[in-house]
Amino acid sequence: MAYWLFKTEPDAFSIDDLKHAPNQTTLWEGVRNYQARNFLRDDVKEGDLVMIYHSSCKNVGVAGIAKITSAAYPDPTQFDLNSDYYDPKATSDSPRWVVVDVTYHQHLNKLVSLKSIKANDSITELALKKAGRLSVMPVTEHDWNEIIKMAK
DNA sequence: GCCAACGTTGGC
DNA sequence: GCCAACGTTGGC
Repeated sequence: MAYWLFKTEPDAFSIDDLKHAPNQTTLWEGVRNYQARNFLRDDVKEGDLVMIYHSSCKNVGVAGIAKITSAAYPDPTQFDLNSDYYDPKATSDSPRWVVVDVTYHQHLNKLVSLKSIKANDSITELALKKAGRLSVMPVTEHDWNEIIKMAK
């Protein structure tokens, strides 16, 4: 089982929205970055755990945990003319973008802020620390456990 | 709202 | 394939 971190803007979709979604599950749609897409397509597997990270908001940081409940399949929004995520270059024969299903697991007791993650010298691998705009990134077991510890 | 970092596009 | 211009992300 692997660990991941997914970014989301809570004004658009938050950990609370996930908790209250039908079956507490959603398609993680709208990833339009190739590096992030490749992780989703090739490496994210059913049963993996995901930290839900809130970006571009008042309290930036890791807010909760979710579980992957399906491996990648084509993102339906790439074919939807009415969607912001519509991609004219994507066809059903050769879809470009994928989604995975994500199911709510739990909120952290408290939000682990980006600031505190940056200040924690034992977290060394996390891509978040090196300023990336990556919206899907792997988390090592060590860094995962460290962030869980910080939420206590 | 600003702006730095970085990804994408397109001309050559 | 290079690289300048441009667009987007995301912290502050």
